[in-house]
Amino acid sequence: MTQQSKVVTRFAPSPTGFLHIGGARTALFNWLFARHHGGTFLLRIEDTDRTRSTDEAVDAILDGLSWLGINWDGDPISQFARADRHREVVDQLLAEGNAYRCYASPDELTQMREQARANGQSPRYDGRWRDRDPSEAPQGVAPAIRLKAPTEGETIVHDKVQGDVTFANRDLDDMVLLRSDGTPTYMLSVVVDDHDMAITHIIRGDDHLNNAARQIQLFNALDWDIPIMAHVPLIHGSDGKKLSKRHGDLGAEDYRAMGFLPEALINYLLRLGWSHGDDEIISVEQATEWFELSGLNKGAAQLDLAKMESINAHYIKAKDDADLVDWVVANIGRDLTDVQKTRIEVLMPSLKDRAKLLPDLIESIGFLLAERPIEIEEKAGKPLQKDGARELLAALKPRLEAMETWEHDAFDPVLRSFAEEKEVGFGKVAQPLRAALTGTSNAPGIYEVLTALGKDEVLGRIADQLTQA
RNA sequence: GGUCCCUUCGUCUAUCGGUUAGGACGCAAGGUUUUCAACCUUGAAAGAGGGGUUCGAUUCCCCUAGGGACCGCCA
Repeated sequence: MTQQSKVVTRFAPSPTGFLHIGGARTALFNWLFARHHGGTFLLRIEDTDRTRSTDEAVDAILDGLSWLGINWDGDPISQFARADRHREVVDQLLAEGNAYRCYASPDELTQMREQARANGQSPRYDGRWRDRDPSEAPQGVAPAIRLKAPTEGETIVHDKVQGDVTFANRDLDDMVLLRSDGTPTYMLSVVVDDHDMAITHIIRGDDHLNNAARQIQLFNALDWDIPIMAHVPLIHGSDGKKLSKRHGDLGAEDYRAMGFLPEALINYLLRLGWSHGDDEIISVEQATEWFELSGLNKGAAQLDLAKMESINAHYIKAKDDADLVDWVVANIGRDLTDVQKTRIEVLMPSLKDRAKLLPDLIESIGFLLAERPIEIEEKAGKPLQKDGARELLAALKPRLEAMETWEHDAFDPVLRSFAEEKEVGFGKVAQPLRAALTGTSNAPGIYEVLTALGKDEVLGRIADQLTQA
């Protein structure tokens, strides 16, 4: 590539499913790198496998990226739509003698592989049609086109993450460029597209590291500039093994459904395999400013849900109350009255303080929406069973009733003086009150509860407990 | 089987030859407290093993072990 050319990166998923967590991270790195350098981030849908590619998958991937805030430049490019261009390149290769027709049958090929394996060699095509005269071609057999790759010397992948990785050319066989039905293979398409799209930096999973060598051979055969490559280690599951469904290999949509905020997922994914000193909480703005390939790690990283949740908790705390209230209203699964919505708003500052995942928000307002008389959980109701607890509540009720301003800061003096007067600890008053009002052991502070429920509801819930005694 | 890659606390990581090997999550203890949390303090916790190179190795090299990727007319 030219020294001064603008950075162009790409994310190239095959649309056979959702946006995997690993794909999301690859996309993130490409996006961040392009943005950092003021370059362009392109999307290419590798849909050449017609039987496995679906429009639904394309939508799922695009939606996933959008949700994460990873925006691409221009329209996504369909690789399949470029098949003619790919074939054109093969014609050129053929004309220049850098590719040849191979008439080996599938049976022949499998036999060849088995043979090589039995001999303790790498299963590879032996190049039997490489130098044969075209006149020897069997009748009525459509040939595949293979690259006439160098057989001697070595191919070096100058990788920004892995360093220089050397492959002996004799270990690399002549790959198929065009299938016998005339369709281009992935190896061909990637190289042609990356060149045509003027990609300057290829950042992808290191499962492609081996492919990189072959692709470089193709770039060389075409006399094209080789993009700078960075092969990022794959993510491993929480069990240390290859990423699996059971251990975290979910789609962006799944994490969204679990209650993760996109900014939290981005932050987590960024730190998984990349670092900037001791920084843990990193905004997208900072990430864009800081992202360099040199910060990438060489080893594979394991997914850790607990850490992911902890980061999510951080971002929930940082989120606007109004946004969170909107989320609750949209996801609670029932219609809310205006009064209820107001109460949720009042409570939100303390609710978000203790939430790890978005649904925690809903769980912790159960008491708020409960109908009188509310159900008291056994464990949470204990303070009410204690001697004198109900009497205290009964005595407290008129004090609350007499309050003129019903707001957060007004409760403390009332409750404190009441406790002092009765010569009991503050807890003796607050605990049964909490039990009567919430019926659960997982609820915000007592002042928040009082404020959120409102005077009438509070007095009513206290009354319910008194009559039950 | 062949080729290639990787290896610091349980996990994510810092360190770019000289550090009491640091931070974060999680864990434990304590504090705060009206519950659960949150929050604060403290603690336990690591250089896979073996050889070199060097005055000095977590850091550089080699071997071993363990993990992983790829080996299709899939992508």
